[in-house]
Amino acid sequence: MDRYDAQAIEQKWQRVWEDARAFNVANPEPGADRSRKAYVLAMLPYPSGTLHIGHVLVYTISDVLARFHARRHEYLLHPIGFDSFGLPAENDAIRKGGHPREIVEENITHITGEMKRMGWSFDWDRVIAAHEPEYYRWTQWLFLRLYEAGLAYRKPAPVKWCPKDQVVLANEQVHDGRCEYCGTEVVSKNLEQWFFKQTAYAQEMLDDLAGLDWPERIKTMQRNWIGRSEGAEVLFRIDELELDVPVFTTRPDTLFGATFFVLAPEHPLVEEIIARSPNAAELRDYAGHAAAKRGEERAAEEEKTGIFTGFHATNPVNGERIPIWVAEYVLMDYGTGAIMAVPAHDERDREFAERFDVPIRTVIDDDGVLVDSGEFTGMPADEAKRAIVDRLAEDGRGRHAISYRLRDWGFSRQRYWGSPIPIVYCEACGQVPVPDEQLPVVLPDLEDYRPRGIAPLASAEDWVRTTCPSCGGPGQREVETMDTFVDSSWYFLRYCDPHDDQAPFDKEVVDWWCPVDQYIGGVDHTTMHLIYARFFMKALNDLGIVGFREPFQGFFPNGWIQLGGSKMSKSKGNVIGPDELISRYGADALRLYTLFMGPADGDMEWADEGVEGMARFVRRLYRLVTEVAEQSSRGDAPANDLSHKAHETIARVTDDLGRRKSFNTAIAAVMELLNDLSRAGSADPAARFAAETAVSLIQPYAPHVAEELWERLGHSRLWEEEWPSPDEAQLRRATFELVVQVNGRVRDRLEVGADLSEDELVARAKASPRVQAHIDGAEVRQTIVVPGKLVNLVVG
RNA sequence: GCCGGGGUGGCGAAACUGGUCAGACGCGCCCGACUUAAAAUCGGGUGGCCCUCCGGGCUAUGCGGGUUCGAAUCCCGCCCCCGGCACCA
Repeated sequence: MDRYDAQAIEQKWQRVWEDARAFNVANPEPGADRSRKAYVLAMLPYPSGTLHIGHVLVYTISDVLARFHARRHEYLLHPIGFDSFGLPAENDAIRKGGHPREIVEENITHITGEMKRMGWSFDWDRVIAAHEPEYYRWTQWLFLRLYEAGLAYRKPAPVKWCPKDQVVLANEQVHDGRCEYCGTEVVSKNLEQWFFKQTAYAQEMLDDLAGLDWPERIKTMQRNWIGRSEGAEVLFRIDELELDVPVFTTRPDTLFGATFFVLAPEHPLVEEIIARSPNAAELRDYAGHAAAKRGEERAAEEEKTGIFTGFHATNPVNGERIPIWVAEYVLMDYGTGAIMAVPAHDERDREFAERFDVPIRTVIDDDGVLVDSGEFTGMPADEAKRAIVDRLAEDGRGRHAISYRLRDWGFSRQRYWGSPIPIVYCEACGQVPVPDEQLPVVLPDLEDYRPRGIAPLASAEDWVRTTCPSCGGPGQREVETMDTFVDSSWYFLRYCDPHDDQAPFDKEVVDWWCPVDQYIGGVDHTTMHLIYARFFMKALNDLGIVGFREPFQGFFPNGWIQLGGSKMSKSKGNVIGPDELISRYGADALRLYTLFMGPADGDMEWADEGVEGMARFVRRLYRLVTEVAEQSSRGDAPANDLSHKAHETIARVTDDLGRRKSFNTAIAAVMELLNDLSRAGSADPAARFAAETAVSLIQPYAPHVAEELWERLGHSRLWEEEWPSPDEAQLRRATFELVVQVNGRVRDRLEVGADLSEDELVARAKASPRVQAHIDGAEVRQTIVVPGKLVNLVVG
């Protein structure tokens, strides 16, 4: 018998698949049955550098599911592409020195090779890259549709700025006050920026989570991020300014306890108050300093700070005039930037009131009933919430309101490597969209593209200078570029129709394939990409561009592979790449190991011995199956223990891959079958069937060796072979092991016929000498029978 | 603080709706075979404690209680870990 040679086998089958176009799928004929499609997708990689073991996990998951579905469906879409615009790619280019396009394209070539060596079954005819004009032309086109609909707009706003990357970041790209890409602490800047109006869909994004097959923890993360609070908006009158100022509160039932009023330092009214205030200098000093601080600094303040303005606001429920303060604990970007303060029933207000000696008035007693609250006194708090707002609404002083934590998505970037925003500024016409027929607005080549605080494209004067599409006069192009999350908000649509040069895609084709049935990717994108793409689909659906409102029906978050207890990252230098592992153990063993380590949605610790174990399993499979292929005779397998085991394994693996997405236990099931085959030996009449079953079931994980062994077993093209189904008759056994318990403790196990009645089972149980010893003549008070499993005798 | 997930051998883990002595499968370790030897490979063993040791007993799923004929699984209280949100009004 020959020795297992991973390299030779893997190269051989990769060539066969490519020649046979095994993984290329044509778009369906119009009217094709949608129940026969599966769209399996893993998040596309940033082509910055090479693949690491984390990528191996994600794409192996998607490949196992894709290969499994391919053998159960007529149409399977399993594409791949590159998120080649944006900071990760550009930073890699800066590090290596060279133009981002060259670096990115080198990386793509390299990564493509690695992906093919892993044996992943991508449809390479559909590959896309965000930086190619054929792609970003349509990103720009989609931007224009959103712009026309008022869903993309430009406004001055305080934004998060990363001083190292010299770029604006979306709220979603700031974690713990640090830059998503480089970890530098961000600062706040006031800038004119482009936004997508994703807040318009906040409620719907919340509601539609219910219909998605996503893990609960992912839904929770999105719910937290969207952050809905129910309450009321209440108008407070400021007589000195002749103005009504709205506040948001979740506790309208405590309105009678409001003893002061607070404006955020950035609140626009603060300027007006300063203008009319005798202590203007002091106020300006406080507000200026507070507003300049980062949110985290403000939150970290040991003691509450604030300053009295000298102005007063009138509480609409009782006409009381309460002092207006400016305090940094009130934030401009939540609610209305102004609050009514109820120190008796809010911890923060209480802290402030105690520090500055403001009165504290209790308006709800320990039983949750209103006190000292005018006509509402005696009413339970939850009832009063509604009643007070209803009453205010009658007077036009308030209304029920809902506030969200979600902000609009700031998507313009002061960097070079991204899609230009197709807008021209004209002195006469203002902001003018570039007409569709002039797309794409091509990103010009720049000698020095490095970040410098202002958009590098501003230095491409010839490119910036243009004519206004509206009046033909002189115009200037928008010099900021789009966040690469814009590119990735619709890429899965382009895969459906990747070569269309008339439109971003054919609507009918996209509506046939989409939504993505099974999406796979990192949890870290839960409050970024997964929010953005959902917003995009809802907006595009409202514009009639797509026929559905959710992009990803199923989502499987892959875990992280750690090395030495910490998450792999380039900066820690604990990155393992696939190439070396492939040449040492083979792609099949590597694929098996990444999924066998543990549940694929949890974190895992990498261990070299583990891959060796998998390599051992592959060799064992190869040896045993080859032996069977050479020695055992063909023909129908009889029903015996080994064939039963094979059918059970089919049922288990099918359920593990289909319903449970439990990749590690499916491998364990095949190992068990192989162990049984080894024990039974190749002379067992069911040996050939068991060997074929093992090979067929392991194929999604270890496609190369499976294909090779399938051929040795006298067949061809396992990838086209229909996924096996268990024979129901063989899943039922003639006998089973009856567990006999006395008082819930197992005392004996008996091999009994599966057709015995409950009474007969009890009789058998009682007859057992071991059981008798434990009953010891006592009376059996109760008998519990679980058919097919156990008998429990309760005595004494 | 609020929300979500979790805690099982030396290690990664299994046990899916409460039901076959909990620990499948693998790693590691131990013993044996092959070998001059080692590696590789193959076979066997492997939660803990104990006994009268070809057998058997007790104990064991973070801790304490409860429900049940029966609990890793359900309920109550506590401890710890991970993740999200957080001066969010």
